[in-house]
Amino acid sequence: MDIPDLHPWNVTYEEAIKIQKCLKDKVILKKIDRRINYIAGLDVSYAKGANTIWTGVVVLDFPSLVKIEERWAQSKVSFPYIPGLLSFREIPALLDILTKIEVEPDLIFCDGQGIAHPRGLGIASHLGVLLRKPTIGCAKSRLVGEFDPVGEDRGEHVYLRYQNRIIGAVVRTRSRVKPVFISPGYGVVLKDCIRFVLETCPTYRIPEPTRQAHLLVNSVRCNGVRS
DNA sequence: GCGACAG
DNA sequence: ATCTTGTCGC
Repeated sequence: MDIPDLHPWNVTYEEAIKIQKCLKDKVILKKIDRRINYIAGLDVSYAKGANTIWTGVVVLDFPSLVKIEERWAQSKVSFPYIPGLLSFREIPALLDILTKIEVEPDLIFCDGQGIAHPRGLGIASHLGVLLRKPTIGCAKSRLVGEFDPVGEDRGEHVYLRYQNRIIGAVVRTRSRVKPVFISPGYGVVLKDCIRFVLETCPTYRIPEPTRQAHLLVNSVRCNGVRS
């Protein structure tokens, strides 16, 4: 994949926030018009106290969800985890493996928020702006926003609201299991985000692209290289 | 000052 | 995110 270098990553927290406020205006959301054949999922895994990070990407065929490619790498991180600045910790390492994939994904699932972020630029939106490619944020918990109780059946969802705006949805991907927090990253409207999440999430709580990436990075971190 | 706070 | 054992429910 072609990855333009839009800004530095070795920045102070204040500079990171400035960058987010600047890039926020570049986030465009639109209805998906062309066919989606390949969906990528990204995830990372850390060693307990060290600054070592394993990153992984899987590419699944859509809608069959058959895995057609996977890549992983090990690298070092310098930026700490700070709520609201996650992308400055994880994106540099993720860009490394994205350059290695051969099958160009039409859509990318990220582990974290899209626009459901204090400054409207969660990790999925940030990555989407950099790549100018459709991304969806699927987080396991809330960063910002308020929401009403969600129905217990799979597929039920409520909107996530923040400062009088709808920024995402709380979606029950599996009956009687804790819902996930979906928000548009880049290039996809919320309605399509919910649809793609449910269509890629037939059995488990986490959508298959992200779940497969999670299994990959945990496998290589704990058991070493797999076949 | 206090509480909240993606991964 | 990671560490960590058994346990409860579908």
